[in-house]
Amino acid sequence: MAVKQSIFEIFSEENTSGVAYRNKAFKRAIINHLDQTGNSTITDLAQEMNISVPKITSLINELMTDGLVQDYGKEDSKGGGRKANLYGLVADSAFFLGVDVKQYYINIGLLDFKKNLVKAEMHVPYELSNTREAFDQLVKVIQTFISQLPEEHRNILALCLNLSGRINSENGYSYSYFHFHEEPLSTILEQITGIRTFLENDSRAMAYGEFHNGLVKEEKNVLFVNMDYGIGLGIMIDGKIYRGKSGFGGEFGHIPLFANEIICHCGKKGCLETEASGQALIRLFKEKIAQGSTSVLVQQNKIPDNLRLIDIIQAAKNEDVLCIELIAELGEKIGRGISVLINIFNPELVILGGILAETGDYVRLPIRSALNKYSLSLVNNDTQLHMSKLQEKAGVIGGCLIARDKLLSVQ
Amino acid sequence: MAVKQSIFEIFSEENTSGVAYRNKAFKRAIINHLDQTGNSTITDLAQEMNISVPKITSLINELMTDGLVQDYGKEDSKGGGRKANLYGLVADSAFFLGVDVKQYYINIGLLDFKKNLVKAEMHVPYELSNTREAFDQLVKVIQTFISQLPEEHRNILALCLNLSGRINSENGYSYSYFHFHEEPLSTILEQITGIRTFLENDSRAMAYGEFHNGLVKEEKNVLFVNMDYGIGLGIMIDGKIYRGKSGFGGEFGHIPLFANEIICHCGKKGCLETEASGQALIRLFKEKIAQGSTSVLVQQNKIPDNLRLIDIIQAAKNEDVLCIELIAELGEKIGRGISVLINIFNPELVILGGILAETGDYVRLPIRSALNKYSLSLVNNDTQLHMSKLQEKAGVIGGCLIARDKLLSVQ
DNA sequence: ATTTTTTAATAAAAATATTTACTAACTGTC
DNA sequence: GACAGTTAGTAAATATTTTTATTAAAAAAT
Repeated sequence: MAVKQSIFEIFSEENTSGVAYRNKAFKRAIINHLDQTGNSTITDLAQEMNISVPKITSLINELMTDGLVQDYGKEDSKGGGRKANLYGLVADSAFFLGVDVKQYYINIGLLDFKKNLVKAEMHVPYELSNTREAFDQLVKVIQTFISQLPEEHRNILALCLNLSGRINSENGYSYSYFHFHEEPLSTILEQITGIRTFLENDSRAMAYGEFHNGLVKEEKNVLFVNMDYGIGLGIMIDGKIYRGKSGFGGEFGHIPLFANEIICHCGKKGCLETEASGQALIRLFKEKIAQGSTSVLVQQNKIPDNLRLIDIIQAAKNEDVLCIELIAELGEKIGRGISVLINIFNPELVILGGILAETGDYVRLPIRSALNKYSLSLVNNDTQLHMSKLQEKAGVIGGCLIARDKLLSVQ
Repeated sequence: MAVKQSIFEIFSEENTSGVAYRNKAFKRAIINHLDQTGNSTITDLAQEMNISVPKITSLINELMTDGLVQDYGKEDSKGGGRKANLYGLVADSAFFLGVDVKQYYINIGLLDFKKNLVKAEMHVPYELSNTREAFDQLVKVIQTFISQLPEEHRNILALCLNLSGRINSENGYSYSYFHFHEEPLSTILEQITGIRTFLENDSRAMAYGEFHNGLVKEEKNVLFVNMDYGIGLGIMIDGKIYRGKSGFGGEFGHIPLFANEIICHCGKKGCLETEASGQALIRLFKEKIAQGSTSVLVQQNKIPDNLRLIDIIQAAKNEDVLCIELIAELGEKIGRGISVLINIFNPELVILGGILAETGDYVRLPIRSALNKYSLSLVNNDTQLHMSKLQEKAGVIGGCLIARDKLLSVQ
């Protein structure tokens, strides 16, 4: 595969200095520019990048022989003058894989070089646990997905695995899951799949997906709240993922916001997660039922020990009063947590995502009113609050984009 | 002044393109490099910057005729071979002014091009209020300071004014103080003083000072907690000041952490500042006295209506038990607030600064123990907690550095 | 003390990039 | 429909930058 070779040559920083080095940097910058502003003319590129037209021309020509860039024909008329050729990325020249592992299923998808989601398989059944069997099962899911791809979609340059918990995406170690080897998990997966592998925390990957392919337009400072069994936070600062010193940043679920006596699974008391997470929701629901409250779920005999979050969400969507009430309470509490974030970050946009976001206004309105109540109105007025646009696909797309952008050294 | 002319030419981005533009960028990069890693040889610069030796040579020569760079003689021996010349910045080639406005005094100082604090006047008496008189008074303080400088220190390229409250340092507007004109405050000051002027929030300026001239070595993600009458927060992310969308980021004092009924001056209830600020300290002290507690301050008849924070701090330093106790309680509460920050940011370093930091261990130890109690131990263990090294000079130095770095387009 | 090794600085040659000038291609107006 | 006005693309000339080779200077080894 000549194309694949060339691409790696461009994106590796080894064995080059001087002119060759600079040309590679220029090519990456061109790819980036085409990526972000769409197809461009040579004149545009020259102006934007402060390089002369002939130089850009020769770089573009090289990128075309590499198969990464393509001539998309003449520009639309925009006043007088000769029409310029538009150059843009070639969608099919490279692909990236995103693997989003949830508690009870996996979402997996493929992105092309132009950030189109080529294929996605959602809710592949899977049970996440920290065992070798679960890891083998995960590998099998990935391999099956790849094997079912048509030949022309198999030029996969990189993949990203999203896991919850402690992830150090710089060195590729996962501490909460699958930490069986000396080597980083990313290396292990790389050896098995033969594909360059990156790791990322699930909430951060979702934030990245929403940031680059969702509803974010101009904003640079964005918070993504992942409302699932736990409460995750993805922080985008200046257009980049914020990870903190060791990748533990965004432990929003464990800020001490309540004066309760519930021991969180992290060992502390008063964590946000003890009152305002999917887990807490299930606990509170069971408590209410025990106290004699009624719900559709009781009537349907759907309250076994392993009652799932999705059941409560479904019930709420079917107008079950108890579930709706509990979700509103949850929203109020999460809202108080988000107020803290808004005061500290003064973000342009807060995105509500995760499976609980599928309850729509049931959770959004209580959050909104809590924000008014608890955060500085000045700062609050500055901040937009939106529901995730990509919804359950955010993780997959985010993973693909992280794989892509890490390879292109954008991230 | 030939020097001044040249410097501005380098730092303005106007009227240039192509080669000239790139050379300016190169020169700035060289200045930056010399600034951060100290005096360097031409070979070093060439390698670091991926430019050829002759090119660096000619750029350095130009910078020397500009008066910004100087030949510092031969390098120390480091193995065999010919000794290389060391080139470095010229300290006296340019100066920057930092004006740090506090509630009851102003700190003002001058930094040279090599970041040495040439002169500083601390605690110039002043009463901050949002009036034209107070602004005129401020201008007078600045002008007096400048007029007392020796001739060779008057090449001031820029100044930065630190104010508390809402500051948009991008457009130079101050909303909390001196918002009398249509034009941004920075423009007004620029017209009066004839010096390029920048504005910054006081806590952010202190954070910047500590970051670049204090105890920060390698860390890139650092939080600075400014404990004064209010509680401020300076956030350094990836080595840069984080300001948020409109410059309101870091409103740490107003996160809703308490379930009390005290109305904060921001209008909300339960703000951190209502329980854990200098203001709160004074309130609590007066309450205790009213309840019959005793203190050195009472005996000394020092409790008028305008009891100041500095009195309580002094009393604590003189072993006044009540003041020490109250400061410990304050520390515990601030610690709970900082726990939130640590969980969210996973910072490498948290610096305690502001006037209350002068109480040393009296405030540090309760904070430390609160961190252990309230933040995830995993994340907490990752974080160093230190007292400010620059102490009361942090604001002045930070202001000077901001002026310098904004002008050099580093910030 | 002389030679060898190592590194810096400089000069000249080669490679590379930018300007400038020119031609091509298009729009709109008289 | 010719012509003026614009903008794109290309070729040649000019300018700049990098390479390579050479010389200079210092430390280590003989």
